[in-house]
Amino acid sequence: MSDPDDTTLREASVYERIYAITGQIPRGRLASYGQIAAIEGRCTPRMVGYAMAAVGQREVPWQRVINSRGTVSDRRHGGGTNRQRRLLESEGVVFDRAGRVDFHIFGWAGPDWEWLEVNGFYPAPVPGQAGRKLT
DNA sequence: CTTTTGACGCGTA
DNA sequence: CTACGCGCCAAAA
Repeated sequence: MSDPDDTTLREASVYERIYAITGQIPRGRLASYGQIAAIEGRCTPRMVGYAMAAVGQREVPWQRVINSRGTVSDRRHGGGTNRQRRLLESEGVVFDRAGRVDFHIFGWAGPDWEWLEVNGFYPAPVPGQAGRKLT
């Protein structure tokens, strides 16, 4: 039942939906795998990790997705984590001595209301900002 | 069709 | 704080 007038990403593949959401993260802000998954609505945080590992040459700001502990996740096959951290630091993200970032400062509040509505997604809570009042 | 391949999160000890 | 265990599953080959 695919409606040709449906311009949302409802019928898109899970990975494409994940990439679309990730593409909304602004420079210098961060989202967790779980946060993206919650917005996507039907996948698990782990799926988001799988999708990030498969971005390839797509123009997606994959570096802005980190784990819920606020650290850059390790790869199965060596390096890459260091490159991710450098990319983030070049966007202004600050890591503490333990290599962690503060979601209260750099956390992304999620796509704006209209984007979610137009693309057929649903709002989701933000790590470290649960109950944060919307302004 | 089957097999392989991975950048998570949370609870518990 | 660390170290497990365990559920999670779409894509590409």
